[in-house]
Amino acid sequence: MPKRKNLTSVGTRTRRAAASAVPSDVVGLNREISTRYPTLSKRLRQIAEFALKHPNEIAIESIAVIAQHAGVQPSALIRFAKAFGFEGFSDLQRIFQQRLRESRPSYAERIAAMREELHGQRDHGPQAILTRFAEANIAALQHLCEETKAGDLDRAVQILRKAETIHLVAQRRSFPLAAYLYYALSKIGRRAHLIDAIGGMDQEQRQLMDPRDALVAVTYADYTPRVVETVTFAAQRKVPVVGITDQPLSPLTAQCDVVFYVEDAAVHDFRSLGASMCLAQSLVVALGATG
Amino acid sequence: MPKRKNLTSVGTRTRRAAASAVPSDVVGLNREISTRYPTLSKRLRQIAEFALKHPNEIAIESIAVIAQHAGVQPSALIRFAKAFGFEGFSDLQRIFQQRLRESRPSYAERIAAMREELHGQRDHGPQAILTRFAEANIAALQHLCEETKAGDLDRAVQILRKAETIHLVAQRRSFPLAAYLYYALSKIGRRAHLIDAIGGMDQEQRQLMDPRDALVAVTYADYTPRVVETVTFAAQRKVPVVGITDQPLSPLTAQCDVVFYVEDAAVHDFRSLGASMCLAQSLVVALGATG
DNA sequence: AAGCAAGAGGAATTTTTATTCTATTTTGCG
DNA sequence: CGCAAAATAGAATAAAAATTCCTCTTGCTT
Repeated sequence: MPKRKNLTSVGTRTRRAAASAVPSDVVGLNREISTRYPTLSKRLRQIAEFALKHPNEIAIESIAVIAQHAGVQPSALIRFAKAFGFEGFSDLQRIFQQRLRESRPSYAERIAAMREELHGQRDHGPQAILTRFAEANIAALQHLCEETKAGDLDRAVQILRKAETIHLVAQRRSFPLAAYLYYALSKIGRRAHLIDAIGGMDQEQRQLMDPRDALVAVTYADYTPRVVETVTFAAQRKVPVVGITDQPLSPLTAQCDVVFYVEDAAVHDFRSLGASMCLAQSLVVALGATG
Repeated sequence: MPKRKNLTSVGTRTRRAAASAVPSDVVGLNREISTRYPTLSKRLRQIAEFALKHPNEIAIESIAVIAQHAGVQPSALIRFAKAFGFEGFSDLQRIFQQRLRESRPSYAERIAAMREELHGQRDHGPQAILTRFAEANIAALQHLCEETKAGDLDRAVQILRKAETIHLVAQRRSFPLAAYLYYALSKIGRRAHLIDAIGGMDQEQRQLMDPRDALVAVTYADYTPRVVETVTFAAQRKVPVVGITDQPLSPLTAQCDVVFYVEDAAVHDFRSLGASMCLAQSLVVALGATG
């Protein structure tokens, strides 16, 4: 093989090598793949995607197995490797293998190490903070599932389904939720109206609410007055209100037709929006699926 | 090979199988190796030590390379494998490979596994949707923790710490993230500027960026042009950029000083923002804690 | 629309790799 | 100390895998 291979492949290699060096680690290779992705042919793109998504598979399996999994011919994989300046697929594969050889700890060991790190509490590095937030969010999501009653969800969806326009109000920390709801509701074809108080015009924006509409209001301690006022205004006008807040003593409790209590994750006094987002999204998708 | 191998190896296998089952994972295999170590012959002990010490090598390399590294003959490795009840060395190798493949289960596979789990309830009601979203979000958060590199987080925090003003850009689905960052950064006392494109004035808003500042940009497929343009503009002006996007093929990859790849949870084509939010929040808190 | 170049598929070929076999050495035991 | 049984090394062989090469397709240009 060496004799013939050299004869045929040298041309290809040289052409590539002139453009840039052959990557020698996965990071560099991934960058190279990403960069050149737009210039690749259809089949090679398919392989590029697969490689970025399943690096382990590339490292471990044989060319035939990878080809089958990626839905391409074995020869296509070799063309791919050569396109990136390698002698053959095996050369490219070595790059991926190297990554695995270096990555010692197994998944379980890694998680254990993370907890170790966290329980020391001494580490305040970004990675530790991220892990902590993630864990807190996971707990919050589980809590959300357990606490949220199916009946409340059904009623909320029903209110939203009947609404001609869905008005949205949330301020400060919760504002991202209203923004997300606005986007998502519009995407499923519902008329949404974001009371964003832009230019201080929330009083005017409120006026657009009609009993045939609905309002979704989100507010957490310490209950932005503007939002509470909007809810009160809606309730007086007989506009159905779906509330999302943090606890039963919230001023929303009394005035809403349906209220959800969400305990979002908190670290260092910073409350997350993960669980709230999850609830909001579920409402929209449920609405989209049924109505 | 099959004909002869069966004839000769069956005896060996049977003998072993009677004592205990052939291990099917690395943990079990390691235990078995440790247990039987004292009863092994000299050369097989040598291999046992090597296997316990370099599992990755066993998984990846060819029999010849391993033999050389361990200082034994290739055939000794095969005898070793057979001594533990395997058909040949390749069988044993598969066990070690499995560990590497599973060490980082890909995000997609995990989601698939969850769907399996949830398929008990073919319910499409809001409650089922909520559960599904929550599960998907949990998986996304786990994935986030695993894939995010400490170095990237450190560098991102450093960039933000040095910045006089932190500019924020995100549109459409990602906009809630920018809104959240604006709130959170302001709360920890950092000067933040939200490029919200209000009144179509994003071109003017961009002009405020200075090399002493920093830009945080968020965009997911299909990569809102306005956001990408803003990033390009910032890169040209030498403004440090921290990017949050969904995959290496994103147009952000090339132009950012640090990029995070977040695979948010998705159900019914609706992508969540839970993982992205978690990352954003972690960055802010890390920034608040250190700088 | 026709011809051409680049790309893709798949069988054929070569190389690499795993496994077996046998001659030789080592080890344990009487 | 010598004999038998087990273990080992290394060449020989068989299997599997990677790679090449030729044909057919696709997309693009003139």
